[in-house]
Amino acid sequence: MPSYNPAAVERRWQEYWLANQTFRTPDPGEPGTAGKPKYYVLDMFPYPSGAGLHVGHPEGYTATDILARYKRMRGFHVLHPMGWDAYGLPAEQYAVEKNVHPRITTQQNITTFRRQIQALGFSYDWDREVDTTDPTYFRWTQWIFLLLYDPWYDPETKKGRPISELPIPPHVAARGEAGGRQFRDSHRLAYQAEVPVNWCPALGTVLANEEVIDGKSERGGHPVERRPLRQWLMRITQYADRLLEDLEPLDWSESIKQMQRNWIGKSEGAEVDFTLDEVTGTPSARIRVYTTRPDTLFGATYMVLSPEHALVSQITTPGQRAAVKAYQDAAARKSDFERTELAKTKTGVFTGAHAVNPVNGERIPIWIADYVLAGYGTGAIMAVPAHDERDFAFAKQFGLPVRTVVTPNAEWLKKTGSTRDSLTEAYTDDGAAVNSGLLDGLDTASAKAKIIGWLEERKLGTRQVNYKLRDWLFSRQRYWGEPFPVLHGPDGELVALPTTELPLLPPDLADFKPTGTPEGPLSKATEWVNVTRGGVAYKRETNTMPQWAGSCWYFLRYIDPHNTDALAAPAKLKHWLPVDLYVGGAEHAVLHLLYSRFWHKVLFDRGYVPCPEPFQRLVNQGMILGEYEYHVTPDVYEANKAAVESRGLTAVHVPKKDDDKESYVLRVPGIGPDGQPAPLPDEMIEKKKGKTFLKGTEIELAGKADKMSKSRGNVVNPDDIIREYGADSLRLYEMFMGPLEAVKPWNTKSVEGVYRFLTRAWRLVVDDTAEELKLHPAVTDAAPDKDTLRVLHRTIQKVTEDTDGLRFNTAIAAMMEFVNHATKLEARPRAVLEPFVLLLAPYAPHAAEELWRALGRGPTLAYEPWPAFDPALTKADEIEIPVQVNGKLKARLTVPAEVSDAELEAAARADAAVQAAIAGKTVKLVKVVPRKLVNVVVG
RNA sequence: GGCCAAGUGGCGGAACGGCAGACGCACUCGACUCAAAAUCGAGCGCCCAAAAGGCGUGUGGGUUCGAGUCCCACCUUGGCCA
Repeated sequence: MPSYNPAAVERRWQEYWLANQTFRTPDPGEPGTAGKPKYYVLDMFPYPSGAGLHVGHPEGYTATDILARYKRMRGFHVLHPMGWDAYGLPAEQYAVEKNVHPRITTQQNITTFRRQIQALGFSYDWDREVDTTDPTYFRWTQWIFLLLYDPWYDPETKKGRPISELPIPPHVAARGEAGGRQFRDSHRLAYQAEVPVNWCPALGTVLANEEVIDGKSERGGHPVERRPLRQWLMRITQYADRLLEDLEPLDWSESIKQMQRNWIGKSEGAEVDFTLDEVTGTPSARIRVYTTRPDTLFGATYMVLSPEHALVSQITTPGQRAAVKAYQDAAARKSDFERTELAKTKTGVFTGAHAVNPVNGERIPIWIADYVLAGYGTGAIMAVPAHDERDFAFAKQFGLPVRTVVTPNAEWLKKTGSTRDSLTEAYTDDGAAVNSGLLDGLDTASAKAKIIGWLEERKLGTRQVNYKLRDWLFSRQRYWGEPFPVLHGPDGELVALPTTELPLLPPDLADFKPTGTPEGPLSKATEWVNVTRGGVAYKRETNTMPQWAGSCWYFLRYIDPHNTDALAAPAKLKHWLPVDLYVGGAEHAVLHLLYSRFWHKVLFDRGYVPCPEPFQRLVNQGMILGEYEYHVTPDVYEANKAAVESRGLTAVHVPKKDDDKESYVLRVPGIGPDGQPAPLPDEMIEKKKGKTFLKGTEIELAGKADKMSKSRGNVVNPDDIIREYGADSLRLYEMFMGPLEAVKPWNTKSVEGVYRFLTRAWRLVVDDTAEELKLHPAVTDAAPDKDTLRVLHRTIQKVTEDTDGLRFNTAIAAMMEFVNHATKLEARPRAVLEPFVLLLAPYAPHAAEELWRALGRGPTLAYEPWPAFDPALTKADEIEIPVQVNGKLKARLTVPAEVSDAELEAAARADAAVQAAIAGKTVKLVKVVPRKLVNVVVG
């Protein structure tokens, strides 16, 4: 093997690692684990799509692999697994279109993903691979569902407890068995309810709020409408406080924590009861509202109910009935997004009824309007137009009164052109209360506290904490998901399947098409659906679980993937949990992590896992954008077609998408890897007056890096990069691009840079003129010189510290500097080459293994001890000290490393350049930073 | 609109409050070669013919002996939420 040949080297070592089970993780207690600290390093497992791996996947995987390999060398007992999040819509959509069973496409996709991931040389323990669609896996997903179905949330102990421990109040018990059952069912963490859901006719399914973006389905962009349907929900809201509090000590980035906090959206306010005006004839009725600004109660000039509110039909006066009905029908057809976001002008209808404001007895009109949503708060609001933007807009639209009850500050009044009693817009900040009776003069916080006390004394309202987080809609009308392990009885009673009947396999359907009704495809399998037990006819649940279900707990299964008695053995869970490092894309920053944490807490409450939080440290890798490319606008392109073609360029049309305008990308055909078209090279670009042009023309270009997408034609396939440069180069490049968490554009040319580095490292050790793998003749057993030893120890220090801190880009830069130094040496001491190869190993494992072999070591370096550095050896004998005069650099002094402050000052004052700079001025201060810098301050 | 990041050469990016631009890409020149590629060596922020010098980390202010780094305001971009 004369010169560096990544294809051969990588094949050899991938085969070696698999054949020798180099990365098999022994269970705790097995030989070799005693006394080793554990380290669980986890990737967010991929959805194996038909498109195969893209270069974004290996970014996170390489980061975790480097850490896994590094920790092994540092003597840790490392768990580093991989698996497949394989249930989900795309496979089923494909099945519907091509009539191929999703199991088949899913398995094909998994095979492709596994091959691609293995080609990158990741040190996963493949014996622990999991697949969420495997019955031996989803058996336990169903088992956990039953565990979530069972408990109720006890607010006293703040825990999910067995339903058998739920106290049944006497008045419920009096209603007999059925009453008790209903009461219990209404307290379970997993429950059924009739809720307005996002029904997507095109997909034939209900979607979770988070799967609906701007009123359209996240997958496919189909329109979504609201419909009330029987659904499964998870009472995640009961865990909101714990999900919030337990976030604090986690080693996650502040921004991700903040996103979770925002999503949970805890707000403190009050529930206040408004009585209905007796004129409407229903004197006992009350309308309960939730408000975060009870201090503005005196400013409530009208009320608004959501069109779906239960009281609407009761209170509407005969004269308004027709208008109200028409409005309700129209609102039902709109999505929440259309109702709250798109609506530029507010709409609404007066019900004819009035309510009484409890704080001042004022009679105010009750309206319905679609900007109030049934699912938020109580579905009714008190409207304070002076201090709420939407209420203000509504009041202006319908000529309702606006009453200021919080004094705006003078600056705001000036800026908006308002006066205290005539606002041009809503004032939403804090301020002194006014026009508010007992609250007048109080600041906002005091006013809130006082009015809540006042309301509570009179039983008119209560302090109330509210969450933006909704209960989690947990059912889908699809085929390709886990079936619910429950039976519906003839009287609507629900029976959980005994765990001995798990896994409940889905029926083997030939027709996957959605029924187009809320009945999922499973309803077509009548033999499967209808079950007789003890002479009673039951029906199976025809909804399936959402894709989140399998991914909520997969990291637990890796710990004990073949266990048939439990989801994992308690002792093993205790050993490995929590996950020490979890790396994945920011797109999962909220939902996957929130759902997963929720399930984990339920499991924790019931004693199945040893810790309340699953992921101790979380890092989101930044997205890799496509290559920086040059676009022209359509009209420029049309006008200059000939000039573009005469230069042999291709122009690829990019349609308008989201905020990006339509454009054409210019590329040069045939010069990229694998003969792909490549972006314009610099020599074809010209800058004039700050604008960019195609050289020698007036064709203006806009340069930018976009997200990789098929439609833009800028997707980089890792297979191509591996074929051209090898997996080690791909790994190194992805880590060298910049900080792991940063968004960064791809640049294929730069891959060559790291490839050259590997080639140089190779030639440092290997005689590339020889036929066989042979040491370079310059490699010597002689001791390294002092300089080289210092470079080595500095490199060890830098690579060690940067690897620990996930600063892989600078660690690689340090290794490059080492190679640049070592290449210049006439004789290359083995004593520095060997530690260097070990430093390289986590980053470019195939090349490092082969170099280790060339050095006559072996059989593998995967468990060789990580090199240690000697701080004394990292120091130089002489150092260079900058000297500033008034903060400006004037001279550099070369002095002994152990120089004293006095010596430094004397040397600085003696320097000719310094003398010239301070000539004729008074030295006011000489600041000496020991062994670092001198600053002479003159006046 | 709110919250959170981030703005540094032609490009990706370095830089415990202490020499801005490490490392890499691109580019230029040179060596090797019949030639090219590869490789090796040198140069490479901007202004000035060069040196000397000056100017430089989005903009404006502030703190400090000293600010890319800390504080305030603003502008721009990205993300999340509304």
